[in-house]
Amino acid sequence: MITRMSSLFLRTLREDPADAEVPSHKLLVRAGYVRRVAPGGYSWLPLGLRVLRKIEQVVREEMDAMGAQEIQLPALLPRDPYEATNRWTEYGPNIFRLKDRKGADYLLGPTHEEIFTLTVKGEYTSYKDYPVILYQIQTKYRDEARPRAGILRGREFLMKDSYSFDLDDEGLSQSYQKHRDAYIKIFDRLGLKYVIVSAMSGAMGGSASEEFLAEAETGEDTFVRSTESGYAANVEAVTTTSPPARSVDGLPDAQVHHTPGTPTIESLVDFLNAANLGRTFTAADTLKNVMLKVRQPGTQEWELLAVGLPGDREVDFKRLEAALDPAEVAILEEADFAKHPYLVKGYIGPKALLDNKVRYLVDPRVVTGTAWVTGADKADHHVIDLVAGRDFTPDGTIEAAEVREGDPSPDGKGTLVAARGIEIGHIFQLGRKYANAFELDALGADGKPIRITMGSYGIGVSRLVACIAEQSFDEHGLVWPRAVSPFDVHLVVAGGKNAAEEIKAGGEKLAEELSAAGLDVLFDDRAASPGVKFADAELVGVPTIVVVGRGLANGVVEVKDRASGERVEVPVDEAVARLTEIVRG
RNA sequence: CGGGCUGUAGCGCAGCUUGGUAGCGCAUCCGCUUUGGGAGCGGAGGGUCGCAGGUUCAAAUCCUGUCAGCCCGACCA
Repeated sequence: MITRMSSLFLRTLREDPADAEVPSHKLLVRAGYVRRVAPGGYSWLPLGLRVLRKIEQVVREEMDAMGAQEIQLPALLPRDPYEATNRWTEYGPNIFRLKDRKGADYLLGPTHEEIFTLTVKGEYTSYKDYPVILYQIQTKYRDEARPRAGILRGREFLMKDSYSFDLDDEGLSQSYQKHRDAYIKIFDRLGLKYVIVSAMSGAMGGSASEEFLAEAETGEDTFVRSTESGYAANVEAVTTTSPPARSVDGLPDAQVHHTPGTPTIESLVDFLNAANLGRTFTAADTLKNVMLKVRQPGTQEWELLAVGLPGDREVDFKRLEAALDPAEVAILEEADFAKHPYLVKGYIGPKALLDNKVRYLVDPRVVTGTAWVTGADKADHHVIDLVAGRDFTPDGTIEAAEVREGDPSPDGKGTLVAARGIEIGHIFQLGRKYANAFELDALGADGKPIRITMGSYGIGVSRLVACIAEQSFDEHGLVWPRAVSPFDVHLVVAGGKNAAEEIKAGGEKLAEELSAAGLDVLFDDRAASPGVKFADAELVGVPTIVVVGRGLANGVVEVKDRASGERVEVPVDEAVARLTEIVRG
């Protein structure tokens, strides 16, 4: 097929759009792939739509290959099913809601667990029907508080969502594994650099959940990976390695010291090191106790919680929240301190906490036999050599401390480094939440109903366009992997003045031949100057650029690899064979 | 929701302090020249200056209000 640039609906821009920050956004707009219509809403122009469709097709092929069946649900949905699962309320302002002429409530689907569940319930009744996996590739709507970065986070986006329905947990984990394998094939085919990280299972508890993150500096998600093993995890899901517990025998006794004016870790360490105690202290030798309050969902009561962690670590609020999920957490306010006089701000120690039955959780590094400098529950006093397991016994451990580069990897191999990523896929064992809500049962062989268990699995199809761009560009423009490029070759006619007609004719002929050989050709037959055409070709990012120009007089055309910049001259009569070989790999 | 910034031609911007005929670059159109790295010269079209109200003889410019957008954060996946 030949697409002529002289008539292609395309206008490239020489300058970056003012509202774009990230490379993919700038380039997709500049190269004429997408245009903004509303915040978080983009039109796909011919080039962009071709890339989107290619990605969609890769996803579809792998989903079909694993035995999933494609269906299509409406994006416009009635309120009732979402009321049944309480998500009409739980989703809050993130859902687009609207009313029909009769005043009935509707929503634009942000995800479709409810309707898929009802769809299966409507058709299947016997255990013989299961298992089944259904999917759709469909536009989703979420009223994001802040859409950003072009199509990376929009309010309307294309998503592949699939749902598995199984009779038992064993089946569910097989369906989950099938998806995991299919996702790996999909993202590999798309040429993405990505990691699979374990994600927090959240309120559902215990269910397996993993995220696929495309590596990108501009990503919104922070994850860590090991320098030596394949370990990778969301920061929220990283577990801290505990040192081995030690014997408390022979450790020096705890001693209370007068430490005036030392309410912060820094001032405390400075004071101790100036006090000639015969050793030096660092912030890591101190145990700081952060006061929080926790509220269980559905209750009004706040419960006190103290978290003890090494003084050189800050609390990572996201990790803290994830660790306490689904409970709500807040920092203790002045008024709360006032209510509990035994809490001496700046000098809180384990003793007062435990004596007053305050729940006390510590960082996993605080193991039996470790000695700490910590508050003595009296203004201007600290205790030195307070030994865990001897002088105090916490109620448990908690993952609340920040994760830092250089921390040991939880699998014991290597250390952790931080990286940024963009979520491109999420696989999740839902369990029976939705099946329970809609009473989705299969009639078993014994005549008794079997409650179905489900999984849900998403891929951000439109987001992938931006992710791939984000991983593959240079100073001149986009550089598409072959699997998603809008065209196989970009054929540029760069005529010299004396041979214009001959070169034009040569270009036309080559375009026809390439097309006849089954390649998709983007043919730059415009009257523009060569510089403009070369610059546009590089901006557009088709992986192979063919130039028909002055070399034609000697019977050669130039074939340029967009990614490496390498150019080779190829005899015209071998061009079709060579290019077919390059494109087909 | 909090903080910062911005609304002037299709795109990118100047003009606003100090009120007086709406500007520049890119893009577009016409002509001539040019033709392997975003060409040159000459000409042309295109703007309710976000919106509303106010001050003034006169408002893109000053005042009040309002709407919208972008970035950072919070939130979400």
